[in-house]
Order: sequence, then C-alpha cells, then structure tokens
Amino acid sequence: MCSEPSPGRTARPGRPRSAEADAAILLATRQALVELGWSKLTMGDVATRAGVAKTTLYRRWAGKNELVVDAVAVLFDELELPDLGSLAADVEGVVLQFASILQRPETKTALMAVVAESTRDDALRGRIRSAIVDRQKRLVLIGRERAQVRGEIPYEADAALSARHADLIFDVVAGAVVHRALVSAEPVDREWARDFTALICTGLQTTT
Amino acid sequence: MCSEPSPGRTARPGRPRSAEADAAILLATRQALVELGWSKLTMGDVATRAGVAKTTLYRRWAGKNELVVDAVAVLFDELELPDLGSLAADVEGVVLQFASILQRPETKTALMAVVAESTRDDALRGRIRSAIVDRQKRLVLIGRERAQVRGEIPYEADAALSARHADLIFDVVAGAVVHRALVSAEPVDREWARDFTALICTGLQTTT
DNA sequence: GTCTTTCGCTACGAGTCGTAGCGTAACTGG
DNA sequence: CCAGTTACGCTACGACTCGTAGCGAAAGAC
Repeated sequence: MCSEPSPGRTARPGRPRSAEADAAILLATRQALVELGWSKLTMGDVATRAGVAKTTLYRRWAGKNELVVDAVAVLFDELELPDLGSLAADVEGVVLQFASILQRPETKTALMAVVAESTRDDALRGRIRSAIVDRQKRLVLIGRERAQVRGEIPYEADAALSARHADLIFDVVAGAVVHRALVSAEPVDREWARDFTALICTGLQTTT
Repeated sequence: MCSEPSPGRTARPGRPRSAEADAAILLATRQALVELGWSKLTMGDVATRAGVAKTTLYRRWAGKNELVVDAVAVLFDELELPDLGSLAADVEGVVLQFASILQRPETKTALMAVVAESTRDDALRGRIRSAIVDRQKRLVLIGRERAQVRGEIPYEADAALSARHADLIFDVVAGAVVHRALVSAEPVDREWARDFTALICTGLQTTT
C-alpha cells in the first residue's frame, strides 16, 4: 500500500501538461473572439496566436464549443455582490454586474453562440451551466437571502417551492439583461437598471 | 411619361423569380435545422433538399444567416393574442405563445445562433428585428393597451417614457421566456407561466 | 536509464465556401 | 414574332477549415 503519493494529484507519470499553454490558449481565444467573432474564429488561428500546435488544442478540448466556454467562463469569476443595504439596490447591483460582463465583445459574440450549440449537445449544456450559469445564479441566491434577513421578502417554508421561485427570479433577471443587451442591442445602463428594478420589485400594476 | 404600368409591381422585364422555389427553400431550411441543427446545416444541403441549384440560394440570400432568419421568421406569423379578460391572463397568454414557438427544435437551434451572429453584423440585426422581434413586441403592446382600457394599469402622459417602459416590459417577458427555454433548458409550461405572471404583475415584495 | 505522456511539426482526405461560366428557360416590350 | 433581360440548373474551381495520423524530441516519474 501507500503506493500513491497523493490521490490523483500529479500522480501520473510522464510529462505534465503545460499550465502556461493553457493560459496562453484561453487568452488567445478571447483575443480572437474580439477580433474575429464566433463564426470566423478557427482552431488553427487560436493555436497560432497562442504559439502552440493545433494538435495540442485538440488534446485538451473536443472542439471550438468547449474551448470558447472555458475561455469565456473565467470572465464570470469576477462576479461579486457587495451588500448595498436594500433589495432594490441589490437587484440593481446584480443587473449591472451581469451587464458589465455581457457588454464585452468577447462575451457578446460567444455566449449566444454556445447556448445555441448547447440545444443539440447535452454535455455542452452541462459545461455552460457549471462554468457560467451557476456563477450568475449564485448572486441571485445571495440577494434573496439578504432580503429575507432584512425582512423585505418572506422566508418560504416549502423547499421545493422556494427553489422553483429562485429559478424563476433568475430566469427573469438574467433573461431580461441578456435580451436587452444582445437582442434589443441597447445599453444596460444605470437608468435601465433602475427602471427594471422598480418593475421587478413592485410589479406592473403599481408602476406608473 | 406613363411608361410604368404599375409602379414597381412586376414591371421588370425578364424571367421572374420562382415563388415555389422560395417556399421550397425555406421549408427545406427548416427541415434541415430540425435534423442537423445550426452548425451542421450547409447551403449545399439545403439546395439539394429543395431541389434547387446552390447558386439560386446565393442569388437570393447573402448567406446562411439571412436564409435562416427568413426561414424561421414565418413561424412567428402565427402570433396572436385573444383578449383573455385580464392583464394576468393576457401576460400568461403572451408567455405561452412565445413558448410554443421557442420549443420547436428549428427555432431552438436557430434563434440564438443568428442573434450571436448579429452582434457583429448590423444589417443582420435589423433583419432579425423586423422579421422576428417586432412581431413579438406587438403582442406586448396590445396587451398593455388592453390593460389600460380595463383600468388595470394607468395611461402614461409622456410618450417617450411610455415607449421606454414598453421596451423594458418586452425585454423582461421575452428575455425570461428565452432564458428559461434555452439557457435553463426547462419547459415553459402553464405552471411556470402562472408563476411568472404573478411575479411580473405584483412584484417581488408582495409575492410569497 | 526506462517508461510514459506531452509537445511541435508536417501532411493528409474530407468537406464547405462562395463564385464564375455556360447554355437554357421564362417573361416583357416593340 | 423577335430581341432584350433576367432567372435557372449545372459544373468546376481555388481557398479554406476540419480533425486525425505519424514522427522525433522534450519533460517528468520510477
């Protein structure tokens, strides 16, 4: 026994994969997305930009879809939500956080494309979910809990119903921001965020 | 003078374009979308399915993007909204109308893809707007006016503010449905539509 | 040193793109 | 009926991308 130095950690023999190559590839992918967009981005081009052989890309990613998801996912790491003191302020904060990432050219062109591909590829959908969607969703969950602590919205006894409601809120917030930014193609600025917050907090029938 | 028989109407000499070919191409495009999805759909394949030369496609559409927009756009023609008697019922109706189209495999795979392309192509964005987005938006405008007539929501004096608010509502409704159907990849059924309607009508702070 | 894995490089068949050129078909106006 | 004009089907083409295979060399584990 005791043949494994540490379970799974660098236990494999042979030359290890270059971490620098990984970083260079993902960076090159983002740069290529900005310059070329999704459709004109090619694996060969990314390899050249990264100073790496094309075969190296295919050893690590199955194709363009997976590569781009990973390349864009790191941009969502910066998502954080300081406590702004009220539900309305937190909603506005979430909206502006989403928007700040969605307005970058590399996410603009890549996000919808990989979502489109994911409609025919379950594995890709899972990758998007864990790498991007869940990180966004976390903000919504945090904001809701804060509002409950403040007493702005009630706690829910039924856990299943609570989860369903959280999913709903997330789809509304994320969907609205994405639709505004990419389909309507108009800016998600502070003014829009304020209007949206008013609508989502008090509803249609009380908004003037 | 009087050299034009009727202004622009079939006034041009030469062989007219075959309307049947148009219909066959758009139908073939939708079928190919269902079977192959967006990324594996090729112009040559569509031409073969439609029983048409590849060059004929390029004479009418600049490329895959424009072709698919037109092919999918006709699906949005069926959008209608019977008066269901209340704001809540109308919202639910709009949601289910959107969903019924978005759940079709050809729209699922195509819509996000062309939106992604449109982020780098202004002409394409305009085409999407007039062929698809505006048709959806109409339902929202109709629903709002009905609610105003019923007295459920107030009229707005400021026209600019009124338009801004309508845009907001549209992005929220359409965005939420799209996000639920394509990103979260879960069904937009009557239950979800009811939950969404409750949220959008009365707001977060009054929802249990 | 030996084993194992990764790396860069080259080369390849397969497939797609968008266009050009040709002869033919269809419709208009004199 | 006869030009003139436009659309059509067909073929062929160079350019490009794809994803893979094969090679020798490099890098770490034992």
